[in-house]
Parts: sequence; structure tokens; C-alpha cells
Amino acid sequence: MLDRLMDLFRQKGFDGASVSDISKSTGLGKSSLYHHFPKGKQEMALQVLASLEDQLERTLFEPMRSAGTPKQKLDRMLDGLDRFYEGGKKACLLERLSASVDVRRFRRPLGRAFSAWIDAVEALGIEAGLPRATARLRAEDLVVRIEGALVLCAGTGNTSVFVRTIADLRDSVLAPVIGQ
Amino acid sequence: MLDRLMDLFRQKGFDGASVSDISKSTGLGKSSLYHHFPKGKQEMALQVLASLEDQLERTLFEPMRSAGTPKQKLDRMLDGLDRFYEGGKKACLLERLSASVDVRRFRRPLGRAFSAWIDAVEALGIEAGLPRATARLRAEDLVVRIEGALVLCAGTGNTSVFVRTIADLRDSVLAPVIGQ
DNA sequence: GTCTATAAGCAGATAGAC
DNA sequence: GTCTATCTGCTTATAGAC
Repeated sequence: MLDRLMDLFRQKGFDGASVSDISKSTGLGKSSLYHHFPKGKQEMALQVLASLEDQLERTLFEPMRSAGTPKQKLDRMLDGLDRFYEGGKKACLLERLSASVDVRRFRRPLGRAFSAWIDAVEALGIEAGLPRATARLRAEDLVVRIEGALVLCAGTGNTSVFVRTIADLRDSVLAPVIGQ
Repeated sequence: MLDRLMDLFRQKGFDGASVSDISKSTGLGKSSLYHHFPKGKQEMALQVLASLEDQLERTLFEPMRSAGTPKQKLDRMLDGLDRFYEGGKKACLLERLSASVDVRRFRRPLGRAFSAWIDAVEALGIEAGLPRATARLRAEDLVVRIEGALVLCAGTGNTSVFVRTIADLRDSVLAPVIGQ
């Protein structure tokens, strides 16, 4: 259910997905949808966002705090992102909601989700021996570059930028600082 | 006229900006708008996009092919972008149209605009002595990082990521390749 | 070229039967 | 909990006067 909603919001964005679209794609009538989400479309998006936060935490960030070398864990996270975005063919829910007219209503969960992601990568960098400030900037940069690559892929229809970006991140995120 | 339209599409996106919004923000009645853009909202966006391509070429890319050191020209471009995006407070039209439901209708001009931007930065890298392939990747990465930073700023309401990204690009884009 | 008025349809959302 | 039917307002777009 939330998965279907997430697919639709990722594909059409919040402003582009109508309640009728949602009804068709879930197979539920509008009234049933409003039974599950009394506050309407915004509540749908907020619940999908909460579900994504949960899913990211369980499948990406939590594993990054357990077994393996930092490099192995970075690779697993990038593998996970590559699958989630299907090599650049599918959009990011965070980006789609960030591009909606009502972005202000989503700012709190969006900020939380971006922060959790950055924090997880930062921790990896620190574990790999990077200075805290460097790890922070590199982590922020990883998120920035993935979001940016997805924008270019969506705009041009060409996913090669995403592929190159993921590949480059594998080597650059945890690389030792020169002249440290 | 096209400037007002651009402001509105940057602020609300293509799906989020209605013809009524456009009418209010331009001061023209709907019928007048359809007189100027017989094919409706899509034609408005396409003309705004064409106008942006033209504006970027004249104010950013063309100056990058004339006088100055590569570093000076990079700095001038980044200054221009910083002003255009108001330090991360304003969105990118290319990103907004890339996030619209009808992105397919905009793919050709979007691809052209992104390419022109990347090409201009690539030429700068080559002029600065970078290997062609490196210059290409760095140029692509500059565009990716700016678009990504704008996504995070829009989503979180915090522009510091954009400021850091611009600052980092000043030093990293033309930096010599280590062990070349 | 710009206007008022309006068409035709879709938006988000609700009422009430089952 | 899901349905059909419906409401109100807004959507894109057009007709036709000035």
C-alpha cells in the first residue's frame, strides 16, 4: 500500500500525482483512501515519507553501524542506493517532495531524512580515520551528488551520470586526506 | 514577461504553477496569455527555457571563452551562479522542469542546456591543462553538485550546503591531477 | 492585444449506503 | 472498510466583444 504510494510519488511528484491517480494505482476508491488518510493527500505523502525513513534506517543506515570494514559498508550502501534508484532510472522521494509547492509542510521529515543519511556516512568516514570535519563534508557531498545526479538523469533521460557518480563515490568518500 | 514566468516556474515548478497564478503574477488576463502562447502552459515553459538557454549563453558561457585566466573565469561563473540562485534560496529552472510530470516534453531543451553548461566548464578545464577526460568528469560533477545542493536547500530550507558547495568548487574543479 | 464570460473537465474532499 | 454518487472550487482552454 505505502509502497504503491511511494512508487507513484516518486514517479509523478506530489503536485503531479492526483488522488484519482492514487486511487487507480492502489485499486482503492477515493473514499477508502480518505478512510486510511483522513487528512488527505498530504497525510499520504507524510506517511510514505515516514515509511521511507524507517526503511532507510533498517536497510541502509543500521547495517552501516554493524560488521565490516568502512569500505565494505560504503560499498553496500552504494549498492543499496543503486538498486533503490535502479541505476538512475527512478527518482528520489526526498527530491520529489523537495520540489513540491507545499515543501514547507514536508521540511521537518525531509530535514530528518537528509540528516540521518548524512550522519550515517559521516560516522563511516570517522570510523575510516578521517578528521570529523572532513567526514562531515564528504558525507554531505555524497548526498548532494546523488541527488544532483538523479536530477540530471531525470532531466536528460540519460542515466550514465548516475552510474559515474556512484562509481566515483566508491573511491573518493573514504580516501585519505592528502598532506594530513 | 518571460522573466516573471521564469520566477514563477522556479518558485512553484511546472505542475505547481497554474495559469491563474501566471495571470496574477504577470498582470495579464488568461486570454492575453493564450494570445501570446497559443499552445498554453507548455509553450510558456518552453519559451522560458529557451530564454534561459540564451541568457546563460550570453552572461555565463560566452564570457568563459574570452579574456582571463581559467581560475578567474571559473570564479566569475560561480559568482554568477551564486547570484542567480541567490545563495541557494532560489531554485533552478532546469531542476524544476526535470521534476515535472511532463518532463518528456522538455527533455530536448533540458539536455541542450545541461550539455552547454557542462561543455563550457569542460573547456575551462582543458584550458587549465587538465586531461580532456578529467575536465569532462569535473565539469559534469560541478553541474551535479550545484543541482544536488539546490535540492537539499529546497528540502531543508537551509542554504549552507549551497554556500559550501560553491566554495569547494572554486578550489576543486581546476585542481591539478595528482600523480599525473 | 486585452478584456469579460464561460465552457468542459478534473482537483481534493465528503455523504451515506452497504 | 469499501463502495457509488456527489459537492465545490479550481484547472486548462476558448469565444467573442472592444
